[in-house]
Amino acid sequence: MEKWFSRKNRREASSFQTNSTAATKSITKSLLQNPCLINSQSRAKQFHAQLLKCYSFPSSSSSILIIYCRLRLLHESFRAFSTIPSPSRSSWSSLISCSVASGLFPLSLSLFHRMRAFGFPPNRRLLPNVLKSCASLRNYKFGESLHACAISFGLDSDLYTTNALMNLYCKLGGWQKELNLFEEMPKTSSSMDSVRKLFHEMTERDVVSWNTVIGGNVEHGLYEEALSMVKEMTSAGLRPDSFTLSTVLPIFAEVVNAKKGKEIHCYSVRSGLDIEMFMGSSLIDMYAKCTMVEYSYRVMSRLANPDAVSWNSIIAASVQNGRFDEGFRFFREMLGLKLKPMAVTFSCLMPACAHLTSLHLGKQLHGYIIRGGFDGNVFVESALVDMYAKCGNICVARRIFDAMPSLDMVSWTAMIMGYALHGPAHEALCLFRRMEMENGKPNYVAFLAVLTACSHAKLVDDAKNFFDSMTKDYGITPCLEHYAAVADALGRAGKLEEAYEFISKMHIKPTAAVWSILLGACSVHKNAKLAEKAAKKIFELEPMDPGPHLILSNIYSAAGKWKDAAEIRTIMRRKGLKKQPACSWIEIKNKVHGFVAHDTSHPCYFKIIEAWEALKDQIRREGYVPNTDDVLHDIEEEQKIANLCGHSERLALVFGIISTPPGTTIRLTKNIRVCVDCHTAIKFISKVVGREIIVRDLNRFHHFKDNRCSCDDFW
DNA sequence: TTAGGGTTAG
Repeated sequence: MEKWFSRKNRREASSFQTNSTAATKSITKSLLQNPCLINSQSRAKQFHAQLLKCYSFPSSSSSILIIYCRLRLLHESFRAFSTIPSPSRSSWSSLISCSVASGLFPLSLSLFHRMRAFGFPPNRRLLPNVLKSCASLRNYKFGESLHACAISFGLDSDLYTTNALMNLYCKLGGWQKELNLFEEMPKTSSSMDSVRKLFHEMTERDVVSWNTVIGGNVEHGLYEEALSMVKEMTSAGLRPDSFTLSTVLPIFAEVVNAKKGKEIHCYSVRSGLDIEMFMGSSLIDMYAKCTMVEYSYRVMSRLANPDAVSWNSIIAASVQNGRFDEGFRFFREMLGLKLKPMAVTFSCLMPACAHLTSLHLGKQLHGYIIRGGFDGNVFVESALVDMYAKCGNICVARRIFDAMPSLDMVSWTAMIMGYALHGPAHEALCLFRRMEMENGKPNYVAFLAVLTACSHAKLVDDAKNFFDSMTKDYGITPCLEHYAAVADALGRAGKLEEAYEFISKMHIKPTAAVWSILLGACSVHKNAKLAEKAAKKIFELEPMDPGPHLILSNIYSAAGKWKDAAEIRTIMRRKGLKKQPACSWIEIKNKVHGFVAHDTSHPCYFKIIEAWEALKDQIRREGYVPNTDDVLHDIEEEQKIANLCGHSERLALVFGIISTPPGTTIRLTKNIRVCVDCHTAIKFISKVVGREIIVRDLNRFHHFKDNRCSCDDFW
């Protein structure tokens, strides 16, 4: 019988379709010799029951243990293991491998200790597994002791063990780097030296050995070395596989080199590796990081069965490239395929809500997050903090931040930037100092956040101190944005000459955006002379931008220099420059309503005008005097402002007031800065309608309440 | 024994 099914049909045998005890015994005996035939949980359990019927259990328990371990049924494996009176090294080894495969790394290490206490030496099958646990747990000390153990048992020349040792050193190098928060690690860190030494001493190397060292180099930022190793590997007669390619593709994503990335893509097509799942998501990510998201979409469309990572990659690719609608479309498609979203899915998608200022969408995703139990994930929670802050709900952002079990640099920065945008600068500064104490070395984004807070609050001395500390204490070279924030602080504080000096002495060439900060400050502080100097620099760098032309023209008008203002307008006409339309939007009953300046297309336009007329009378009685300084050049527009409510933020605001119940907080967004007159008008409106009004503009949030604004000294 | 996707800014 045994010979019969071995020869004829092994699969049939594993279904136990016989009632004969003798036959059952025979089949069972053969299955014990071929445990790979039992390939499902139910089959394993069925077999286990047969085994108990036919044999005295202890003698066969090692075999069922192997079957359960192979199927990664940890609970059943432990039960089987506990019935073995004297487990062999092989039984220990199976259980340890099963724990590692199940991701229970601490358990695997404790089992290894217990096995060693019984006097069993490690073998070439076991050690790579234990080394993997060490790498995952970042247990450097134990990893080193395992290396010594490998040497003492003569396993240091074993290919699998050496590959695992190299992997351990590659991973632990990164961890040591994290520990040395205040010290810059040398480019070729000691961990990579150990890896190189091991690699060079190897008598036999396989593709895994090469891939491991290439991956280590990539992890340590040694991109040139990684790429030259790929060439060396080919010269040594080994063909790069999908592991090699998906290891090096992130290099081209990082350095934004789509040309080289495409070469890898072509190679993968020629080698038939492009259909591999890991390759697909690496390619999607590489193209997205190189801002070639259309290629990401093409790669995705060619994947036969995209897995969860592919979906997350394409969602991330869309959101990172500002394709928010596509991001949500892929998310819905993913849900439609009954694929469960993961923590990564939400941390990819949440920034779309923040960018769209869509509190409604953000809250919906927050609901998913809570139901899915992802609210303990630091990436997801940081994205939530950022979303609530960007959507105008700084209090909820803070509540989530305070409840976070662990904080990383990004969570601190998101919260600090939230305060920087909303106004309470002292909160931002306070958090930054707490972060320095609790989290260690701030990065350049964290400095940008705290400098933004200083600039909005005109804290010139603090801005200068943080700026100096960045280089002096943390060795971070300031970039354009840091300079811009300090220049902004000086400009807002009216220290225009100092701002000009500061920009002129920058160690990198100031861009038009930096000079525009000074021009904006000159406009506020009515300094036409310096404005001319700043505008000249801008016109050299970006001659076709209408914005600076308009600002300079307005500065001239305000100073009574009508001839100069007219000349600028003539230049604009000659260059064909037109004012970019301002746009504001507001979310009412889960629908976004957009308004451009002088927009008459909204179905409620006449209701809006009627309501504005009534409001205008009320705020005038409260003391509002229209200020049209910034539109003197445009008579037609001035008339519109006087007679209607031409500015987009006013249209959106009045629509919000007439569409929501009294007392409701109104949140709206504008694509450029709120104009001076609207800012004043909204303050009065907040009082007469008794509402809190939150306006997000290009630079920051404005909280209006009872005729006051959070940035009252802003202008 | 090796590989892919994530949050802050721009």
